Amino acid sequence: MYNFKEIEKKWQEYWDKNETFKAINGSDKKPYYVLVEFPYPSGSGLHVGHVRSYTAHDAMARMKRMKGENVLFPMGFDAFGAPAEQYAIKNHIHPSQAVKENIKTFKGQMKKMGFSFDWSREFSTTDPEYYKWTQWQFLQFYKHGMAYKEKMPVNWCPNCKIVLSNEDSQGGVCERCGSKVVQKEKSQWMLRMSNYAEDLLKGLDDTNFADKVKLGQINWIGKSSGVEVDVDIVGGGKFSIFTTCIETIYGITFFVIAPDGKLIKELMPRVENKEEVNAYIEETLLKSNMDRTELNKGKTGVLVKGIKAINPVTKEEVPIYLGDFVLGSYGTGAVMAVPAHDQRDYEYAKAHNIKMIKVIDGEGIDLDNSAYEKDQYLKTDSKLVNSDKFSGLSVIEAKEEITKYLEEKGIARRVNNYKMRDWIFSRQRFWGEPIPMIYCEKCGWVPMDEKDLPLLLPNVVEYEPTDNGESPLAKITDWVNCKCPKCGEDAKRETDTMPQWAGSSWYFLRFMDPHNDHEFASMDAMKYWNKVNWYNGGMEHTARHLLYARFWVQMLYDYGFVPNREMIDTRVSHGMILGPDGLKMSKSKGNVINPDDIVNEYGADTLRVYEMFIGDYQQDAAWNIDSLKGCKRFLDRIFKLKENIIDSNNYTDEFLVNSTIKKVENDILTLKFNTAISSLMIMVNEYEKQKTITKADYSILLTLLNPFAPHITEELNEQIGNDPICNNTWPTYDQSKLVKDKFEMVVQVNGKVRGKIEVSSDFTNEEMEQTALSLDNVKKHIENKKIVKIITIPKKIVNIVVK
RNA sequence: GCUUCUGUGGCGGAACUGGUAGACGCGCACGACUCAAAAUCGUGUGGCCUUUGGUCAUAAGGGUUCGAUUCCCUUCAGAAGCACCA
Repeated sequence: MYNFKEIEKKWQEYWDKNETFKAINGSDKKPYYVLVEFPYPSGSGLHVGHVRSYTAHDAMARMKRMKGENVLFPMGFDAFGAPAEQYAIKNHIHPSQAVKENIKTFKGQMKKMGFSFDWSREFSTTDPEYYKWTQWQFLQFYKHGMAYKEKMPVNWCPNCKIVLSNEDSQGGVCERCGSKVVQKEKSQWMLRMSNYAEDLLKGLDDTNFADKVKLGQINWIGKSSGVEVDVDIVGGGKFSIFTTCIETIYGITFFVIAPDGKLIKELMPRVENKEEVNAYIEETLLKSNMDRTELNKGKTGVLVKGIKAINPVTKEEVPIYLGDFVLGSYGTGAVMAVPAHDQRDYEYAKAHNIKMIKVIDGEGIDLDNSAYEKDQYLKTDSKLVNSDKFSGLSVIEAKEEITKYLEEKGIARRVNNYKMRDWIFSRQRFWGEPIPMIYCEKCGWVPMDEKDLPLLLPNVVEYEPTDNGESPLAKITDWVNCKCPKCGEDAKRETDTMPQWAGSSWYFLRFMDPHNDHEFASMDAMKYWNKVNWYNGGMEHTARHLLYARFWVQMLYDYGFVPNREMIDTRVSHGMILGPDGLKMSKSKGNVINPDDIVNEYGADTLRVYEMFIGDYQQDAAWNIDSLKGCKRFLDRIFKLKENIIDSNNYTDEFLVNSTIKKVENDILTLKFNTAISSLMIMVNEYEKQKTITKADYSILLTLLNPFAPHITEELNEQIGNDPICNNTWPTYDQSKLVKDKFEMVVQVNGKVRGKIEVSSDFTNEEMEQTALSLDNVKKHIENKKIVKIITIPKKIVNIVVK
């Protein structure tokens, strides 16, 4: 119908030439920062899912600009990481080359979509000018004691000889070769994220994240409050356990300690069955996390012979077991086991023939089949039994009294534990930011001098990982060998690189001041933009990326480098675009839709409108080509509507115009793009029915549609002789025009609709009731019945209740 | 197992703080234009019935209410995240 190719190209060039979307630091206009997660520039190009979230926020950015705000809507690329590395290994192309090409493709596709990004701020996390500051920030963290190196069990593929992330070892199988993944100890850089658990929890109050996003973060942090109790070992020594159910302490019949924890190593000299115990430890370490959690829920373990612990309250001697359900990395790595009141302990006790002691009495106890657990006994007013002087107390009272008692004895303290661990910050890969640390035999780990940054990635020729799992960087000796910055002696560089999450943890700050070469972003610039007002990304990133980014910012804040403790205000997430078959798009399923094909055949505006109209933005939606054609038809009809224009500056329908302005504006700000489009369709339907449309009507229609379909609207707007929409202001609606002088009154009898009639908006309740009662069909339904009462909602409804 | 979300015509989805269920779009049917088709335009479109009306319908069942897609309880189904976290 219309030549979208020509029109779209024309306006894209116009915007480029006029720098229409440039955000100005320090402008007097109100700053507004809209951010959509920058993509990983994969070889397969832009995905229709990208188009959805970019269009949505492009619409928001365009409207905000028209409303006179200084909008920062930036775009960049997160290009470090495994896929580029894999690609390099396969094709023997340096990842920097592949990344360069992929970015070019992505950028070209984005431009063809007409997104109003401020391209003058573009960067990639792989740019030395950018990762210089990622490294610099790491050094600040190190200097504040937040980075440390420690031996950690990691996922290890014995075949590929490579360390895998949890994501790459799903199902306990190596993603690359399919071998079974095992646990291996490796020395890793760590960031003390657990120190910030409480701050990250509290900080949520200063944000406007969507509830489900906040919840995701809260769950991930996983705070639990309990008591840490010291336990004496028969014959000397002691260890601690963590519990949230101190009220059951009199019911302890054994302790379980983690096979991968430190405690068993300390106890080892006194263990009588060393062989058996060592064998079990080996076995546990060989199992991947997967085995330990999903496949093997059976309660395996061995008795540690020769060592007994003393129940801190009853002084009874109880056995110690090793069990892999106890994790070395959580709490103290040791638990008290109360089989009568904890299902997991119960199963373990059954499997190993350990006795149980009931210490809480209540209804419906059935210890032959299951434990009487916390969630059951807390609901009822169960009382303690077999608990010495605490017997007879309620569970709530006992919790407090026992804690106090143990505190006074000096053998317990109240503690909070968090599921969230410290962040494993090193990867044995070469396509990442080099960690700017140097190891010197004499001085230990020494940070690089800040003035020597960036530490550039050397030109790697051999991409394959080394046999011992070190990064390929380790093989580049002239890069590895260096002088110790402290003593000047020979030293070696760290060859691990940072994880992919590093660069994305602060990129939103760099967008505020992207070309700064003496700091990562100036305080002035950050104070001007203040916060990211809107941040959009996938739900899959709410736990990790968002938490890492907040942690990173909170550290920077504590060292005085950023103005706010939370730099992201509102976080929203989009639903996925699924394939036409309703399944997640993937090459293997062959259900991938390439946005380029759609743009070529239907134009960018149609694709944009379609993806906004497809359904609730925050919900998943399946691709439907027919529905897309409907959107094309909609744009064609608007194009055709131009033939009906009559030269007038008046609106034919004030109510329609004003209510649509209000609707579109509110809907964009609340992410209800689908209903914004539908209200515009209603408008078009109306004007088509009227056979004529005034120039004023048409101009408003084009302006309101512009955020969604910027090219065709600019073109038509120009053709009718107006100034470009992007230079205009967003229309304001007149509240007084939203009041109608008539409304359709609905009359119900006993809640069922029995009549509708158009009446004046000025009607009083009495007038409404009288009118209602006069309707024939209503009379029929109240005949011979007694009117009990009449409920009248002004300007809406009258409900007559009869008996 | 835990947490969260979702469940509305043939389909995608509307319905503001409880107030006309099915907006808008797709599909379908019929009609116009055409030699014909496509495109376009017009009309209709939840089921059933005795069809200017009635009745049943928002996963199923119950409750609160004059009135429930919306609030509460129970059950079922699907999705996502976490997963032996003491």
